[in-house]
Amino acid sequence: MEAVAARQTARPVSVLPFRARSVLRDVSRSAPTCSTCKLREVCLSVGLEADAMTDLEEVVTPAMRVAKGETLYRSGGRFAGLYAIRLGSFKTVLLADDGQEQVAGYHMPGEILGADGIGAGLHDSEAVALEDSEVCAIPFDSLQDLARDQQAVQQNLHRILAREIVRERKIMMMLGTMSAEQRLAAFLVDLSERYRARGYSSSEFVLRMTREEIGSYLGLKLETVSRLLSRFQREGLLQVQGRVVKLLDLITLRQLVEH
Amino acid sequence: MEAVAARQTARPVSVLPFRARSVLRDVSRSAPTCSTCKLREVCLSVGLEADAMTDLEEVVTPAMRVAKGETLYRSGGRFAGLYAIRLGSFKTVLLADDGQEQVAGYHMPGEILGADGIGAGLHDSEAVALEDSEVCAIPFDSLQDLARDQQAVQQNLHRILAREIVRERKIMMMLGTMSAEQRLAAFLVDLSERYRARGYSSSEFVLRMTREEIGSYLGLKLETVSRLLSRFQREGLLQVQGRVVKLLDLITLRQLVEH
DNA sequence: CGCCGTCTTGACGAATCTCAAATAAAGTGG
DNA sequence: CCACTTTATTTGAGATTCGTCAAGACGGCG
Repeated sequence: MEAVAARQTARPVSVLPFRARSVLRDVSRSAPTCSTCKLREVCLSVGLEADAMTDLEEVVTPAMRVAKGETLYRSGGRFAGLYAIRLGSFKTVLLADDGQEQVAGYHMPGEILGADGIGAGLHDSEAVALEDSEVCAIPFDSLQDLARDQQAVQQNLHRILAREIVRERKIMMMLGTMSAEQRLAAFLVDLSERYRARGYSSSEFVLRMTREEIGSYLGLKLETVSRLLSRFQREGLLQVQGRVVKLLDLITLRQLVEH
Repeated sequence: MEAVAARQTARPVSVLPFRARSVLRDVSRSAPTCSTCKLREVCLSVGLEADAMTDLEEVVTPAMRVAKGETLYRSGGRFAGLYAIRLGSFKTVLLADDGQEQVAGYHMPGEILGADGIGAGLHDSEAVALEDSEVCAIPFDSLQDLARDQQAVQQNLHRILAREIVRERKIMMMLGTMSAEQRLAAFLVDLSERYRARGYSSSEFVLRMTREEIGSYLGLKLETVSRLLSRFQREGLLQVQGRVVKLLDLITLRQLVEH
């Protein structure tokens, strides 16, 4: 529901950043480029020498704002390039022919979106901002050129694509083998670790998505998600207050995931 | 069960093809190289100019046999390169920490295996031959070098990685949103289309895997798979005789998948 | 303050799993 | 090639998990 509503009201941003950047507010003054970006240890720019970094900066557009609910690209839309999240968070959503939707992932700063379009030249998912966010856009043609010049860029690109493959496999495993309880625990532990890796609290954070969206990602109904959160709370594993969660017993949560 | 047994008895081939090829029988005499390979329209070599093709041939090892039940690489094993399937079929299997297994895919001639290792330098899945098969091995370092020289190779490599991402998303969608009936129908339709794309019958083929393996791939128990096959047969959608299936009503099967 | 989207909780039902047993098929050693 | 063993498949009955439907509470926003 929420997703559908967002899609209808959101102004389509789509591939525009590459051609008509004015649609998005350019915040380059307040947005340093790759070499000074706080995320350079996570992003496409990991481990680049100074010269490669300079080349990369010429290719990457400055940071652009994406308002909550806006889409970065749509399913079926032309693929132009990748997006690096600088700030905020996104969900990626798969759309089946019959209109069925499924959340394919939740994405945080430093992560790269849009790789699904490389194969066919069209995106097969859409990316929607879950809060006001900022991204850098990376035209893929230029990136490929750069990857041929700079081995380090090539490696980073390959790593990013391969990591996405591995990430999705973990989800497949979750959907294919885990109970509802395990899936929710895995989801919370995963968020916790990703927040920690970014220097945020690993035990207390805000869920940027609805129960329905969590359910969509986990292959569950929103009522099931809600019931499980209540139960985890009753069992002392966590505290929930709307979208604010406080993980009280990460050890047990982790054990739940194991078997 | 079956998978476990196979893993215990199979001779580990692992990354050996790159260093000690003698472990696998070299069948290069009977195995032509890329330019004359029947699969050059599907494989890494699509659309290459003559010179790029020659370069690629120098990098790719000649075809090697993999006996039924043998593994091409293991979870946690060192990543050395990609494998192109020339003949036969493979399953890829994910292994969780607690020993849980899940089949991540079934693979046919022309498909490329092993990309999951690029990110971490270690494979996160294993590939097992479902019948006597033949693969070409492609050392990844050389491939990366070649991709920097030859834009067409670079594009093919990116396409392969991106296609794997899209393939896995389809599976996520299947596991997350479909009923058991729909999953099995989707599985059969998918096999059918892939056989057709390779010039084989799209309506009659042999399942190379057990019911349990099918169930593992679909997130179902083997009994459920068996029951559904029986039901589809009762309803006239197909005929099953052990592992031989004959699809009688692809139209209805496709409709089942839709909703 | 009141509305609308979101969340919680309960009761019930359906889909799928579990356990069990019988049958069929495949592999093995003589 | 046969007899024997093992593995794979089918089918049934009952249990369990999760989904469905429904009602009410909560909470943010105009």
